[in-house]
Amino acid sequence: MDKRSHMIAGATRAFEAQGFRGIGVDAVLAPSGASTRTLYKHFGSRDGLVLAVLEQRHQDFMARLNDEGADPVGKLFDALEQWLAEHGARGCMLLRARSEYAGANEAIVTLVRRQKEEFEHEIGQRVAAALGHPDPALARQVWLLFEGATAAASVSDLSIISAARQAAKVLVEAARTRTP
Amino acid sequence: MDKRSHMIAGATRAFEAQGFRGIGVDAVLAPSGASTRTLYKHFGSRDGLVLAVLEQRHQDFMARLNDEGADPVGKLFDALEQWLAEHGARGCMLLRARSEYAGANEAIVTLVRRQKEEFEHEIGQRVAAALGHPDPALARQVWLLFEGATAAASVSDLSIISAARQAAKVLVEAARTRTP
DNA sequence: TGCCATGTAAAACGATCACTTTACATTCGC
DNA sequence: GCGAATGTAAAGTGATCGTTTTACATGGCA
Repeated sequence: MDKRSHMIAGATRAFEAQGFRGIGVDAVLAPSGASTRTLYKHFGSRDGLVLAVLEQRHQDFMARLNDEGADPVGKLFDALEQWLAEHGARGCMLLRARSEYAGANEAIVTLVRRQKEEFEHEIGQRVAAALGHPDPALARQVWLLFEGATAAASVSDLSIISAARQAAKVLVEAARTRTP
Repeated sequence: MDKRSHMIAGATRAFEAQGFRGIGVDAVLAPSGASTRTLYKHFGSRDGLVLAVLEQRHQDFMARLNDEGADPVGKLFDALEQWLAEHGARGCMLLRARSEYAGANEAIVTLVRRQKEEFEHEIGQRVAAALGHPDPALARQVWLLFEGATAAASVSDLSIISAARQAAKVLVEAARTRTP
C-alpha cells in the first residue's frame, strides 16, 4: 500500500475515535507515521485529507454491500452489523463530518449529501429486487431504519441491528401483501 | 429570563449551526452578549456550558411530547416535524455532542446515553398505550425510525418525517394483528 | 449611604492550532 | 553514478484556543 493510502487509513482511525474538529494534524498523522510535509504535498490541506477520508470510507462501505442473492434487503443489515463489529459503533462517519463542518466547509456537506443519495439509490434497487417492482416509498423507510440503526448503535448495543432488520422485514412483507 | 438561561440559549444556537468543537468561546458567547468572565463564573469551563446546553435541550424536547391523546406514537413524529421546522434539521444535537466528545469528555458521553434511555422509555410508554400492552421490541423499532428520521432529515427534506410516521404506523398495525 | 453581587470590557497567559520552511536521507529509473 | 522524486525530522510562522486577571459599571438590599 502506498503512503497516501496509509495516511487515509490512519486518519480514518483517528477521526473515528476523536472526531474531526477536536484533533490536531499531529494526532491525525500519528497512526500512519507521516510527516506534516507529506500531508500538504498529498492533500493540500487538512480539509483535503478529510475529503479523501470520506470518499474512501464511502467506497469501502459500498463495496461491502456487493454480495447479492436471496433477501437483498436483509443483507443490508447483515453488512451493517459486521461493519459495526469491526469498526465500532460511533455513528455514521459521513454524517458526523457533515454536522461538524456545516457552516465551515461546504464541499464536505455537498459530498456527504451526494453519498447518501447514492446509498439510498442502492437500497432502492434492493427493495425493487425483493418486491419484483420498484417502491421508492418503501426504500425510504428501509433507509430510515438503516440510518436509525447506525445512530442508535452508538448509545445502545449491536442487537439493535437485528431489531432494524426485523422491522424492515415487516415493512417489506406489508408492501408485498398490499400490491401482490 | 436570567443571564444563565440567555447564555445557554445563545450557545445552543451557536453549537447547532457550527458544531461543538469547531467554534471558539467568543463565538459561543456572542449570541447572548455575555463576557468570558461570566461564562466561567456560571459554568466553570467551556465543557460545563456544553453539559448545561445538552441538559436544557433534552428537557425542551421532552416537554414537547407532553400532549397525550389519540395516536400517541404518531404524535411523536408530529412533534419531531415541528421541532425540525423550527430548529433546522442538522441531526440530533445530543448524538452530535456524543460523537464530538467521545474520547475527550466522558461526562458528556454518559449524559447522552442516559438521555437516550429516557427517551426510549418514553416511546415504550406510548407504544404500550397504542397497543394496550407493553411491547419493548416494537418500541425499539419505533425508536429506530425516530433516530433515522432525525439523521436522514439533515441530508434529505422534511417529508422524510412522514415516511417515518407511516412506517411506524405499519409496524404498530402489524404488532396489533399479531397479538390481538 | 455603603456594600456585595452581578455584569461588561479588555488585556494577558501559555498552549495548541494549521501550515511553511529548511535540512537531510532514501530510493529508483536512466 | 546521478538527478528527480519521495520521504522524515524539526524548527518556526502567526493565529487562535481556553482560561485568568485587572479594572470598572450597575443594581438591589442592609
